[in-house]
Amino acid sequence: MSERTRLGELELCVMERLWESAPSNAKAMHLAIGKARGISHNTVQSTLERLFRKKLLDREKVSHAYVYSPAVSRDGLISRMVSEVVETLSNSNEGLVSAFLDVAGRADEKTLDELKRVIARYRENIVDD
Amino acid sequence: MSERTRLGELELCVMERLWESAPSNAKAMHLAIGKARGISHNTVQSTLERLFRKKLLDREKVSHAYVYSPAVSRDGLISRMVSEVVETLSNSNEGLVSAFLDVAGRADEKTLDELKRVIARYRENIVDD
DNA sequence: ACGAAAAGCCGATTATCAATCGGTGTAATT
DNA sequence: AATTACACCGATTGATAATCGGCTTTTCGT
Repeated sequence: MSERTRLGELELCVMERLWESAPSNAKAMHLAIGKARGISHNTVQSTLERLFRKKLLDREKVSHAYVYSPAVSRDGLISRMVSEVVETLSNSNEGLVSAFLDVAGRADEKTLDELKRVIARYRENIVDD
Repeated sequence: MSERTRLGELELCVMERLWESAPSNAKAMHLAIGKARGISHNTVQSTLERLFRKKLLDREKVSHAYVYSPAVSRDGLISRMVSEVVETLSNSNEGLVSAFLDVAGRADEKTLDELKRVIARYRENIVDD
């Protein structure tokens, strides 16, 4: 428990790319994001490896090359990391509510619209006023 | 922008203590949490210093000793860190809503109760169904 | 089947940051 | 003035991300 999910800048970039277009392999990832950064194939490779060890990526051997796919969705990762923050800093989940309001309070119109829908749906289940 | 707020284990412990009983100084903090850990006064001192540089603590010189107080509330810090996660992983704030639901879905009764209240309050402002 | 190319794997290096503490200088207290 | 209590500087250790070279292994074209 309480394993902190920490992501570096390149790791995050790799995840982003794979959420957009998975599956992919080291070569393609290097072409897509490594070339522009001037980093080697190997760097991309070991980043994929690290993400796999962290269980954020799945992989499958095709011929002798690994093909990677996200093991968690973007929203899943956000949820996980938000949970970790809340659980680390708050004994109960009290803090979540205030955090939510705070963040939501600065949200844009689009988010507020989405929020309305979510709250409406939520009401049907747990709010019985 | 995008300054990641990262807290180590001892740093978090110090924050917790100060949220419970502020203000305090290095000596008292060492007594309260350092002695039990077998760490030196200096270690506590530099942790306070680091937290001050991160603007998570305020301090004031009383005689020649600093007296520290939280510069952010617990909920404020949670909000900040949740925001950072969401902003880092999500272009818009879409992810927040799903993260919220996900975490809330695993919340205990007490949190759900609080949630009902919050949502009810929120509805008055932005939900117009 | 053989050699080149492609890819994984191992290890080394650098950078950042938290944790840790010693030593030194300065300021307060008696 | 001597003692004590700090703060401040710098050094070390440990963890983790980023980086890459080089060796090994697998595949594939001819």
